[in-house]
Amino acid sequence: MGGEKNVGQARGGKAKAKTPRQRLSDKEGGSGGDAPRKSTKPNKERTKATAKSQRVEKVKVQKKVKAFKMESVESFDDDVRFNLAVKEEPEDGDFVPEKRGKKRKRPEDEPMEGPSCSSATPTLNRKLKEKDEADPRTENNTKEGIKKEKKPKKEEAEHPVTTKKKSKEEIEAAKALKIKKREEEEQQRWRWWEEDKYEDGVKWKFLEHRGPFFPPEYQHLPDNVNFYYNGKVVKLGLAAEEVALFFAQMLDHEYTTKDVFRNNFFKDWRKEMTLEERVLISDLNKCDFRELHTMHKEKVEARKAMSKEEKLVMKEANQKIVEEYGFCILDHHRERIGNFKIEPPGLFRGRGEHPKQGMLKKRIQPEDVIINCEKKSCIPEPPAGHHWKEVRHDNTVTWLASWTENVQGSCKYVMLNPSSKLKGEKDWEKYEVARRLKSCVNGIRQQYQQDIKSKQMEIRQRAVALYFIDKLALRAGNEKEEGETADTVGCCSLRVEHITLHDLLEDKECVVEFDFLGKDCIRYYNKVPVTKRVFKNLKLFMKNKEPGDDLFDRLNTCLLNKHLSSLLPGLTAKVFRTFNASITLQEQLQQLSNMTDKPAEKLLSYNRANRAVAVLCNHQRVPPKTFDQSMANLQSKIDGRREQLALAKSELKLAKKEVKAHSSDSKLQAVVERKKKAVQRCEEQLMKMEVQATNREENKQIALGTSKLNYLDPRISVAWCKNMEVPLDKIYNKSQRDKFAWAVDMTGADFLF
DNA sequence: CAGTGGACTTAGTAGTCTCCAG
DNA sequence: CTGGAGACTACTAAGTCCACTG
Repeated sequence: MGGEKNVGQARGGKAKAKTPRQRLSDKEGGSGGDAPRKSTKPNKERTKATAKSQRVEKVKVQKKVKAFKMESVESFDDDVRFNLAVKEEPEDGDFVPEKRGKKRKRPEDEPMEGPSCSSATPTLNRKLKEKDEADPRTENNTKEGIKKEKKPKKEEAEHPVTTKKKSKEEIEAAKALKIKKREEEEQQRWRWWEEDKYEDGVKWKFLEHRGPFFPPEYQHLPDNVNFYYNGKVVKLGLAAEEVALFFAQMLDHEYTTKDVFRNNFFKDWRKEMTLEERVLISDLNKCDFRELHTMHKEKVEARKAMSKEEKLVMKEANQKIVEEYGFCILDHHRERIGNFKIEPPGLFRGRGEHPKQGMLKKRIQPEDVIINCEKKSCIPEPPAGHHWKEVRHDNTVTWLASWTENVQGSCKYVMLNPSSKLKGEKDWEKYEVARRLKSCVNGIRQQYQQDIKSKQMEIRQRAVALYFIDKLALRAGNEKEEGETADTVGCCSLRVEHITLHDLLEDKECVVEFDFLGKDCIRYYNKVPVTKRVFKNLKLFMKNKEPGDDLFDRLNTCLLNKHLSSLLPGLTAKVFRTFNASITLQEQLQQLSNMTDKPAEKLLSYNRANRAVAVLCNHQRVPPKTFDQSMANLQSKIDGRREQLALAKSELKLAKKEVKAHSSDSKLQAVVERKKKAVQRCEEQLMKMEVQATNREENKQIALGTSKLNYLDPRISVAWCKNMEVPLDKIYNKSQRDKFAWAVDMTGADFLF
């Protein structure tokens, strides 16, 4: 069923159906992305066929290139005197400034506790217990912020007699408690950044955990809920029924109308059926899931309508699971696990035109799961009647459990929370590499400018690609297996059809128009003026190629990264994104913010700087469903204020007239003052709302979170907060502060990226 | 030495929670 | 007190990069 179709869908399909997201970005751009891909070859064979033919063609091209070079190399010569001694530049030395200061002795050097499973409680539980006793607020270790703040309110509710004054006191007390808690938490925090690093490759010396948490087993539908085939009730077996419910739950979603999705689903669903079911059910269009769908909707409604008490019970039950499964012991410290729950079964929802959308994501059994932990730790127990696929003791990796997912055949891992040492250390390292790049980026830039003139095609292509990666913060662009994923590209995998060259566009010379789908099928659309040399080279790279051919046919990420790491150890394509993002933030903050600004203005500047980075990195989002509505609401509010303002103004005028008439009346004078103030207030409020409106409009399609979390060196933000006397929690919420604890702790006002 | 897959980072969405204006 | 809007979290897909393999 339809399998063949899907293959075609992979690339060709892109032009047809558009995701809401694509549609969203269409309006800003030209029509370039919509042009159907005119590949001359059937898609499936394309990669390999073209790869080969390209190689043959390369020889041809090379010859042409040579000819081209002969005539054009001179015209490329440039003013810049290139400094080729990039590699020798020794500045990396300065860039390990905050070397771990005091070098505490790490507790791991002490003898490790032996296995204790057999005796009484497992070590993990015991340790957690100890912690609990020592720490009166553990109960909210996970939902800290929320619970903490909620608590005082709850208490308030319990004593409704309290007067206004008393509640004020209580609020004060709650505040004090909060501060105390925060301090305590701070004290308890593992300051791993003050410790020595382990030898190469070793990630931990002790690791103990409870294993992953499995979702509940499927329960049969109630008798009164029926599935119909061809108008007749059909009682499905457990397996087929479960999968049917997955589909029924999604009936409201656009997904279920797409052919690819439906075909994939139906094919996989039939595999779950018994023989009779399979014989009977041969056409998805004859299936009626409406009763299942209704039941599901009712369940969702019921959950929403639950009383406060019921919700609390649910919450506590969840909390218990988190307490039990959500933490591990890593080198004597209790660390939070990021994703301790096994992904429940369901229908695969890829992004964009994914050829595998709708396929069944199977239920993971303990028999599929590999456990990783310390040999001497208490090995997690598999659920009753089950066993693990394997128990491993590999301390060169950071995962606690892993399994292979059936749709794409890739590995899934249980790993630690971003606030953990393992993640934090890696993050810190990432920014240090980016800072090292800062110190030699000029040399590298000069070199690739030089390389653009190289006689070797691969070097030229590499140079132009690097130019894009550096200037536009494009992703590296690994090759992908065709038909396995949606058709998206990055820098190295750009195809001829993704760029359009304009000798002159909107008064600018040498403009390259990019239009392609990047990671997550987010459209990248940009018109960029480039140097003459880059422009000429692009023309050359595109010569004699089909729209579907690779732009950089001699280049891949592997080659590029090999070259980069020869310039600076640890340098890869993605470092440029990190570096450019962070340096942009720092520069923007410097430009936009002033010490004399009001707090709100400072925050606005920060958000603007953040936004500049998000735009650079092309971090988009779908505007909230309610966006237009809420915008309209705000607008009507603004209009209302305007009217109010006009009214206030005319009243002021009137009052002034009165004063003129009876000049000495002090009462009237006071009225004028009052009216004046009213006008002022009105004006201020109006302005505030207008700022809010522009701010919201500017943020409509831009997601700030991704860059904040992954690209901006937190030390820049911490230093800025210190300089500007802005409280850190205006910038970072609780989990962000936890993630960046290392930066918060080590950064002074004088930090420079 | 290309191809593959493992390990880890980066990504947007959906759902839930909180807060504040009316 | 309510509902709307925004903040925050959980989830999991989709990238990058590297080391291993045959």
